[in-house]
Amino acid sequence: MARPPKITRLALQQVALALVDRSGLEALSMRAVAAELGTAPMTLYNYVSDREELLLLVVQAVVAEVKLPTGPFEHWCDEVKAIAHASWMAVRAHPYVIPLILTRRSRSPEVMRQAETLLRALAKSGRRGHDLLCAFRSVTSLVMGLAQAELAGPLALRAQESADDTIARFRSLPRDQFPWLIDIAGAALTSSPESEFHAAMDLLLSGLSQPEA
Amino acid sequence: MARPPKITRLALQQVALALVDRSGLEALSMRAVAAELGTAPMTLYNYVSDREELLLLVVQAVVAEVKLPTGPFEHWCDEVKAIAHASWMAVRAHPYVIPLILTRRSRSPEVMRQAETLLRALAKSGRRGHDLLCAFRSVTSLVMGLAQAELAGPLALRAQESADDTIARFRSLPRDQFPWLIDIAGAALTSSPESEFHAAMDLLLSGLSQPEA
DNA sequence: ACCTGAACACCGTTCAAGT
DNA sequence: ACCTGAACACCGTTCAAGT
Repeated sequence: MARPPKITRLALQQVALALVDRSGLEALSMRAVAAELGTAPMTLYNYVSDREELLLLVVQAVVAEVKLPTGPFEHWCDEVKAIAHASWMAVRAHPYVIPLILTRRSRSPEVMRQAETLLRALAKSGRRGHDLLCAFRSVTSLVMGLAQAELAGPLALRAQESADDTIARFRSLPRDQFPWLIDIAGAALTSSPESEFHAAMDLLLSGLSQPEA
Repeated sequence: MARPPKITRLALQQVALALVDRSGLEALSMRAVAAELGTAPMTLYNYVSDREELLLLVVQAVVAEVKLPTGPFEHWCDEVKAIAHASWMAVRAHPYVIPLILTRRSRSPEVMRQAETLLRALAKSGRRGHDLLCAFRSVTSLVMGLAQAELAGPLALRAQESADDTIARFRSLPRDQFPWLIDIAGAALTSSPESEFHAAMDLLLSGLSQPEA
């Protein structure tokens, strides 16, 4: 007498992601997910061999949310930037998952499709082999670094203080020791992650579109 | 009758870092560190208020290992690159700590000193305010992103396979679907983290030394 | 094929007690 | 001031048993 499965792998994935988004990484336990699904903890092991596999499911859920741009684009630079922006946005939408994404991104088939898309755009610059590899590494590292910096900075993992409080704290540093830190803390008041992403990306793209090293 | 303290905060810090370097992040528990020090678990709470504070100690130990370059430098670009390289090297020397560093770097006084040093070098480009902030974010994000990519890629968190195995797996992908992925996987065979760091950094620095956007 | 409870070996941390 | 053991509320996971 085969019973219909009580849950599905997809439900597992969605519940786990929702749990992390709501309560942070530390809240993501096998037992908590099981409770959320109304089953016994051990039931999950019918769908997932490990806690590690559950984490992978969460990462893949975020990766799947990347909406690759459709184009067409005038210059390959615009395409690279659009792809980078799409990844950045998806990752940023799930700040608590970022540490998981950074360490497990590569073990996902969908991320390989996205990588190939980015590489195709970068290859339009004429790069091949090692140069293409380095261009690829630069773009992906910058995107992930920016996403991470946003999480680690004002937001932090469990900071009590607001972003404005953090900036205020920086600005009240001894002026003779930290003049430039105080300068950018002031600039941060009227800045936004979006504007910083574009500025950083444009700096790199400017280097990428230079003819030679 | 005041007894001499059985351990010190410094010993705690060193033992914790050594433990993570040896056995990974998951092995870093209050109980394991206490055992390593030959004391009861609760003893640690005389030196640290929290597990979180222990993690912070580990991060600060790595941050303290950054050897800022002394100069002098011909161009500010060289100085920026040398500072970035110093951070990258220190972080890379402790791969298991990277997730901790990424999320807790900002809560360390020493890192502010290092940030100010980088900012001073970047300011020699003439940038101020928002432009300086974005230049700073670009460099630090790229450095941390590159360090993370190295950990997450071939090495992975607990990958069974070697870096060469990973590259071999990439190269045996369907050639019609992943031509560029296969191309850079081939290039990765003769590449090194060091050469990729320099190439990526040079791309960004090339953009940073452009006169205008 | 899928679900479950009991049990085991771990956690971080509180508390009350020791010196 | 510093150390400690017992206890509590959690973990992931194995195993044996149920349907």
